Amino acid sequence: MIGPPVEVPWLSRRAVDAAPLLLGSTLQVGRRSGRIVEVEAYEGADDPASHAARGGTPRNQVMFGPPGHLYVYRIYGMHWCANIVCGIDGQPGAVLVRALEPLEGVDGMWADRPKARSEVDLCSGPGKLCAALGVTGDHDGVFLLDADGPVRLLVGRPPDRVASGPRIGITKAADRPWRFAEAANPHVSRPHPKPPPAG
DNA sequence: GACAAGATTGACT
DNA sequence: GTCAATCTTGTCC
Repeated sequence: MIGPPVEVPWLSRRAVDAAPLLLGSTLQVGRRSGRIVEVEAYEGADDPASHAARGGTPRNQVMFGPPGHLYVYRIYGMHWCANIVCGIDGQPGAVLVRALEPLEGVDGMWADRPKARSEVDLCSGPGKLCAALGVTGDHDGVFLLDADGPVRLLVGRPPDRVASGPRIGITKAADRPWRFAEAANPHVSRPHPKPPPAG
């Protein structure tokens, strides 16, 4: 799917550079929304852990398209994972949204995640937040900056303090510190990565 | 056509 | 902490 000719300069950069800038923005689906507090960067041929490492396939084609689109895939045959496509056009890249701080539509989130133990647990994981917001494969490829779109990204100010650390759940290139989270925010999916140096 | 692996979660010990 | 659930995708023959 090719999106409308809207420029998204803050996403037109390497995934590892765009990822921390997405912290603090809001992901909105219908009446449900959450503030992005944890992300991971996935790049192209130079990132063995990325779906785009071995070139384009029917599944990952959105990663090779223009920035600002949503890449949704199914993991372990059960859960959905949502990514925000970034990178310079032609160079694949995406930022996995790993955790949200619920803002609006919390009742609806509980309806779709009745087994959550607490409000913090509603969106504290990539599969959890997709279930809570209602994101599915039907949303793969949608443009996030379309005011009338089914899934929207509302750009916000990134936090002052961002913690970084290794990505979760991968076996390749597991040493790269490409996971980013808002420091001290309790809505993250796992224990906080290393905070930045004081100062 | 067959097979192994996977950017996870939830239940159980 | 350990482990099963569940099935699509990509690779190889």
